[in-house]
Amino acid sequence: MPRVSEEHRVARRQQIIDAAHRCIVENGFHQTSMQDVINESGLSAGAVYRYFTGKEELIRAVAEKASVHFAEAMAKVVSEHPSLSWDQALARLLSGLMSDLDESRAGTARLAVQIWGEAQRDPVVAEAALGALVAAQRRMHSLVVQLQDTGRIPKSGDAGQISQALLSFLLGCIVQSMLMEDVDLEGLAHGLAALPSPVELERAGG
Amino acid sequence: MPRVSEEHRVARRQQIIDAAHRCIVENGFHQTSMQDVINESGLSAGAVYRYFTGKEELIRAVAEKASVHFAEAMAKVVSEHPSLSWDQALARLLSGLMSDLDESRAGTARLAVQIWGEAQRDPVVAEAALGALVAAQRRMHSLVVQLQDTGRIPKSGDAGQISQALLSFLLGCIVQSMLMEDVDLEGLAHGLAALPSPVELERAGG
Amino acid sequence: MPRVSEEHRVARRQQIIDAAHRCIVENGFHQTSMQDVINESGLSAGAVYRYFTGKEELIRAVAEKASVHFAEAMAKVVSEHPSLSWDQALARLLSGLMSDLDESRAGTARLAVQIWGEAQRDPVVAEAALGALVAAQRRMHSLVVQLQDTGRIPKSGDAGQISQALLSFLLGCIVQSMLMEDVDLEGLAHGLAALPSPVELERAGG
Amino acid sequence: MPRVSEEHRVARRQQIIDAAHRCIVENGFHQTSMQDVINESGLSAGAVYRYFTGKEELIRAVAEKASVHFAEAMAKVVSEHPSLSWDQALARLLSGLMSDLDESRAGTARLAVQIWGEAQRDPVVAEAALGALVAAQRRMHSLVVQLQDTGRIPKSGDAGQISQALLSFLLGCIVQSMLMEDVDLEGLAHGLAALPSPVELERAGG
DNA sequence: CATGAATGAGGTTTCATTCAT
DNA sequence: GATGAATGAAACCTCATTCAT
Repeated sequence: MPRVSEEHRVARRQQIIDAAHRCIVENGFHQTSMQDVINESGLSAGAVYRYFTGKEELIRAVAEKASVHFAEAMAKVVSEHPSLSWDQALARLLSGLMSDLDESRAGTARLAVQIWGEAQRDPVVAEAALGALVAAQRRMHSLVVQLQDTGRIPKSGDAGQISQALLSFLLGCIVQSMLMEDVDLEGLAHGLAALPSPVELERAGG
Repeated sequence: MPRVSEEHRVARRQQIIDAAHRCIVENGFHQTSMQDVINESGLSAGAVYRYFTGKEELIRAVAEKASVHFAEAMAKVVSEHPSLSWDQALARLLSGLMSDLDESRAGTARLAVQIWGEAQRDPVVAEAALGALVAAQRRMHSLVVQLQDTGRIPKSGDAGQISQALLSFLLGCIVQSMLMEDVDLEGLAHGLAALPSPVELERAGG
Repeated sequence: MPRVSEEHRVARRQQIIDAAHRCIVENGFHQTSMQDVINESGLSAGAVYRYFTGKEELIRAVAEKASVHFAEAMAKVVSEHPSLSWDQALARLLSGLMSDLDESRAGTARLAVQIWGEAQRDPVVAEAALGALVAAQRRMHSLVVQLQDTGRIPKSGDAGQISQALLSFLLGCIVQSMLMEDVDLEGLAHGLAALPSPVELERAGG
Repeated sequence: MPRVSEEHRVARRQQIIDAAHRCIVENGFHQTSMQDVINESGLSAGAVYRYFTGKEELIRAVAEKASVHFAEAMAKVVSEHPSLSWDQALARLLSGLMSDLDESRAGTARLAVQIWGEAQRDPVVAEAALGALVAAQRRMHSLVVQLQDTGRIPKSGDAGQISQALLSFLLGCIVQSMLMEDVDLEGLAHGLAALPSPVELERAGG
């Protein structure tokens, strides 16, 4: 199959990344052997090594793809619903992250945790993961500012800190949804919204 | 009467678990070889296999130890400061989790992420991780109820949902502190406290 | 009438052999991959396999080419200077072998050693190498006879044995020049000429 | 089999080196797979890799052992027969090198050529090979001086050049004996001794 | 009981060769 | 004819585990 289009090459790469993605969601980075990926992809060992120099590069490609996907999903969720109220926005963020991101919310969460684990060892994966987080935070920063500007939430809070706290909460939801079956995402959103705010605390004399 | 005393046995087990802990924090579960643990522990291969049937059992022991540690640290943090205000309690939870748990906050976060990754594959590890989360949530539930009872936060919110949201936030902080250098934990706490509450939102007409 | 002419075929073959030659001088037979040869030749894999059935045939072609080259260089050296004295002839043989054979003496010596190594395994390569040696010895035999006939060296020695000894000496020079930087070829020639001869030994009472 | 003596470790190493030696003589360095060595040694893969970090180290060990062996054999040959005449010494050197060195002269020559080939790529092997040559030359230098001092050969020749020429001759004999069946070593020695010397050449008017 | 040398299945990767385009 | 992507056997090496001493 010579004289192959750039298109074909990209498709093949994606085919391998997808196969690796499936394996890794199922078994984790280091429990997935190259043979697993080779079998899952339907290609031969040689073919896989034509597109990736080794397992490390393949892991990085999967991590980067997932990170980009995460950031894009976050952007989409945040931008597509400009007029939501605060708790609607929260709920949308959560359900969007968990289900829009991937057909199966489990897959997303599982892969995310794998990537974080790998980030401890591979700086390239760490950078990809961090990039996704930073992009996500920026989006949420915009959202918070927008909500503040339109009076839907008070302007007293620091948008940077709020958006980072929000990010932590979302990441934590990912972890929880991975460890527990049937996490009540809506309940989580309500729980977050029900947290006391400074204004209230002052009023309560806290 | 057992030979070298039960005490000795437990001490040896702990010695091995500690060695494994250090290796895993450094390199992750699957990049840590049994030889690494053997070297780090200062024992022989045979000795390690006398106390653990294999790598799986050792991983489980490390995960369980860490989970218990996590739950205990959480209990301590929550119970030791019964009269704190809401934002003091938040800040205390965060700093307590991150530094009391372990000499190095990095180590704690890294091991946690490793355990979550392993939980995807090993039900025993999953149960340990889940147990720690459930225990932590219970503690926070108590805290929330206590704060509500003493009027330090409003009683309108569902304590279960609030405590779970709080847990998500804390888990997310662990993830963030692992991926970013010098996460501003206090800023995160402020950010969370600055989130709008339902009362405010109603007032704002959201 | 053949398609692109026999001439073209031969030129292509030579192009590939030359590429392989360069690779092998650089990296040896078995450290040179077909891909190396393919890249060095500027052709495609398919093209190389159109001209050679496989690596073995290519190796044989390189070995045969080099062997023929060696024999021709020897012939040229021996025949071009019919009236040299013994030590002039010796020096001419050495320098001719080492520099006329190839632009770089290192390349010649390196390839020769590779061929000898391969001759242990491949009878075709062995035959090529042996053929070159036999041809070289025949040339030297003629030289020795010629020198004896013209009285430039004594007729007492057996021309066959002398020429074979001479060949051994030359082969050894190749090996030495490969292992040592800056071998003093002239010194070697002097050394050989300074070896005692039977006549002297008798005279010395040996 | 724990608590093993140093002796045992050295023996095991030697066992592996010997197995590798046999494989390499038979098939060359790069046609010998680690599996071949493993099978030939009667050990397991893990055992071999306990004693050698990889194929390269094993190749080096074989090359070094052979080089030391070569130098020792040369020393022995030269020193054991202090009162030989020139042509007796020559014949003794040749037959000693070829048969004393190894039970099979073929093996010695074949391995030598392999080492020279490998020396082109591995500096450690090159150093071992060069070391053996330098040691050999020193021995022959002593021999030449001794022969000159006792009047068995003329003092006119430069001992350094003579010994180096002698070395070249011997190396060439190794090559020839590898490429040709039944090389007449005695004939070669006669041939060398029959080469014209300067004295004769002058007399002949060359 | 402790030791650590030995095992060998299985992991990652390479590379000579083929064949659809 | 030419191309170069694809193949897959086989190479090198690791590592969890065992067991003779």
